[in-house]
Amino acid sequence: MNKPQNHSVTCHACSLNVICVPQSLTPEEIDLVDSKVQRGRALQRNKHVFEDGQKFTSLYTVRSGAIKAYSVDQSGEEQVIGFYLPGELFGLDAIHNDAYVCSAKALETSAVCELPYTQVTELSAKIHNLQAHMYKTLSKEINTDQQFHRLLSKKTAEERISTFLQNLSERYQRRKLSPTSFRLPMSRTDIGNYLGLAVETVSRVFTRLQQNGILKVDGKELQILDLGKLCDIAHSEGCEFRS
Amino acid sequence: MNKPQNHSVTCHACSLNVICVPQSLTPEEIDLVDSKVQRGRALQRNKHVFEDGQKFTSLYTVRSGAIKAYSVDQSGEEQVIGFYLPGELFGLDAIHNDAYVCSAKALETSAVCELPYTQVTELSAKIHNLQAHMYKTLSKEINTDQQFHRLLSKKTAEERISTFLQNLSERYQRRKLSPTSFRLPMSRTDIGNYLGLAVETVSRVFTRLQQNGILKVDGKELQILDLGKLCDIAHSEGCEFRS
DNA sequence: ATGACTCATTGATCTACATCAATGACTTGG
DNA sequence: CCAAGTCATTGATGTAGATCAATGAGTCAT
Repeated sequence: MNKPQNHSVTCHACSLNVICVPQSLTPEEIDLVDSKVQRGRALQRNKHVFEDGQKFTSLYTVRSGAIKAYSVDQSGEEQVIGFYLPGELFGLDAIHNDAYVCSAKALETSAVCELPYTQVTELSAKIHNLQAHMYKTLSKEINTDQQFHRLLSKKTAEERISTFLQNLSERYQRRKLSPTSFRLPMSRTDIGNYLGLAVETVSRVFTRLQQNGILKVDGKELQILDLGKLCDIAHSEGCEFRS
Repeated sequence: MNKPQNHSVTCHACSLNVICVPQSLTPEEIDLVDSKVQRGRALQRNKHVFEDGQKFTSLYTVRSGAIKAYSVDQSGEEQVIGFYLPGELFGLDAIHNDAYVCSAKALETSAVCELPYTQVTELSAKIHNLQAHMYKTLSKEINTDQQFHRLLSKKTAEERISTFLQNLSERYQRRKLSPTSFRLPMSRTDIGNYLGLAVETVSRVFTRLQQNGILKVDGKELQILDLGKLCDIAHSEGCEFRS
């Protein structure tokens, strides 16, 4: 639908290569993968990378911006499945199927790299490092989902939101961005939906964390003033607020 | 620790081969895999297949019985991650790590087959069907976890338990066992923990579903009297109880 | 068999968060 | 640049399910 635009940035030159797929590969292996990547598909806000039910063809990595994955059940209720930031791979949940099992849309102007899945399987049979990377990435995703299971089944609203923010902070840090000052690409509604909370609860927890001097929130602009405390709450270690 | 006991049942002869790993392989490919499988490690109730933190070496499939995966956080709180029945593969969440990230114990007398992970990677580079099977299995697990995300974040106690029982029913059916009459291998506490509910709630929902003529419960022995209604509740389609 | 478990059930009460409602701020497209 | 959205915040009220408590049933080692 969009023809691939060549921004003439190879994986070699890409600033994300230390956290994206190439992290596990040798320079020669990167060349092989590189030649199969459809690069730089640009997306306006709210445009879809793929939609639920569409034929599964490719995995994607985020080049810039932010992507939201979600699905809609029979009663029309949306469930936010996850958020993807630059360097992160998504579409993995569709591999077992002929069609995508969720939709992925841009939360802001974004660009994604497309990896045709047939190329992934062919290359990964040849390139041991790529197969190992794929297995690890898939496994890591399972592990993350399982930790999320605990979050949803045991944690309070305050703990969930703290965990969420701590996680975002870590992901920004991996990209050499400030871990304590960033812009939330998603709405409060999306956050609430993702964390199994009502929007109002998200709002209230934000103001409470602000009152306690842990955050500074201005719309989508966020500053973490006390990351230590935030982590304390996130892990719900007795939660005694000892500084 | 346990020396592999040869029950002289190869994958070829195993009654589970239609739902286990071999389902995707040709007879010759099965031979290759078969030669690497440590078979028939037997386990008493409450014995561990592996424990959290132990060095990761192998994936496992259930041969007989039932396995519970769980982890324990710093505060000692247990989180049940999943239940595995004969033919199902587990340990996948540890692939990305050097050590297992959760513990797996037998809920009743069980036996498991062990697949050393180095063999899995080596063979799957050679056997295209095996690689495809692994990718699909990992992807399917991610997808299942995401559906679970919706269960925990949106569904009521009644919906959660109905979904859980419907899912068990399907898994028994795949093994050619009765989908409407089976024994629950896990305790009410485990069910509650897994579904993010208190034990008492599980108990109450069971009796309510029984009063509505949907279930017949006698301890761990379960009969589903009205699978249609159970599925209706599980999917929470307006929940109008139209028969 | 018998005491000491753990497990399941049922009832009474409490609470964290949802829901309902209203308002102001921000965004956007015509 | 203005009208019509959407989004965020705050307050008031309601409720599903947690927690507390008590009892009986099943299991097991001796």
